[in-house]
Amino acid sequence: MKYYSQTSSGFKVKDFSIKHTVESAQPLTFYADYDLDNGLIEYPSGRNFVKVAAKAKGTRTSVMLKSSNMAAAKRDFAGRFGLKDDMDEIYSRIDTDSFVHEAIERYHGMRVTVNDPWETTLCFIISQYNNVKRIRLIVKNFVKAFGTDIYDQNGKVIGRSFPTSEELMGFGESDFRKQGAGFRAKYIASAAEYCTNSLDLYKLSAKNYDNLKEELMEIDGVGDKVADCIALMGYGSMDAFPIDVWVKRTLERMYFKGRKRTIKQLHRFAEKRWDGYRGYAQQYIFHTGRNI
DNA sequence: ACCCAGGCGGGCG
DNA sequence: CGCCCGCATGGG
Repeated sequence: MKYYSQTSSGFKVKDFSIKHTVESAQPLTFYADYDLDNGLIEYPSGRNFVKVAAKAKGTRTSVMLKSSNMAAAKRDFAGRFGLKDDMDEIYSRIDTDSFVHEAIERYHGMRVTVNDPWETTLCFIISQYNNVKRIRLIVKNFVKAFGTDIYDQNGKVIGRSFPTSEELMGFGESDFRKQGAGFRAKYIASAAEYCTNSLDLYKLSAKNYDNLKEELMEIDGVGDKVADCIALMGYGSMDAFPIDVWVKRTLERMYFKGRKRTIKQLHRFAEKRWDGYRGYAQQYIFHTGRNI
């Protein structure tokens, strides 16, 4: 085992709020082991572990990273938190009405995160018919039970990896139930096998949204909504517009006078209205809807 | 106690 | 295609 010493590196980002981003419940991987009030977050990235200390100053955030592999940590952080996204452009494109406008002001700097595809798949299989608090708890349990330790240069444990699909194949449905997965345990067992032996998630691309979604829906436990979540938060496909109970309710309330609409009708509505950056629109709607 | 949560698969008409 | 059901579990 080769150990690397941890180094630190700092930088500033415009129009970036790590607080809104993490609180918006999209990187479910931040399994509650963070201290957001003090801007402290830490998470595994493969076999690397990234510690983040962030300070907000107006619409700017200064970020300090600490990791054993700084190059990988910077790459991962920038990728995960959508730091390349042109927020001026995005805001101007999704700012179609007063509701979205206020959401943008309220959660200024919230990014759409792009996480590891398998990690996203597992998190959102767990998310179905569940609430955010419990999802994070179950994900945390999975990391603790099925992940592996990550060490610093002195052999001291600094964190734990997110379990790969292959690693999960060493366990079964009953093990997943013990970690709180409930009826989703059978989906997880099936998905772990499928994503290890039949579908290489790392060869899929966000370029063709329809094809990506079709492939993802072949996974047991992944339907229309979860596939959209994976497409958006695992691949960064801005064509995806996941409609969960919150988004559905909020759209009906804000755009249809509270009248019920089908998921299909809402998809059609969003497709035209926020074409190009649907994923971003969805995240602002979701986060606002949960906090009205 | 009752209701709900970032839904899905399966069965039915 | 649409509709309806069961599903595990913990928190409000």
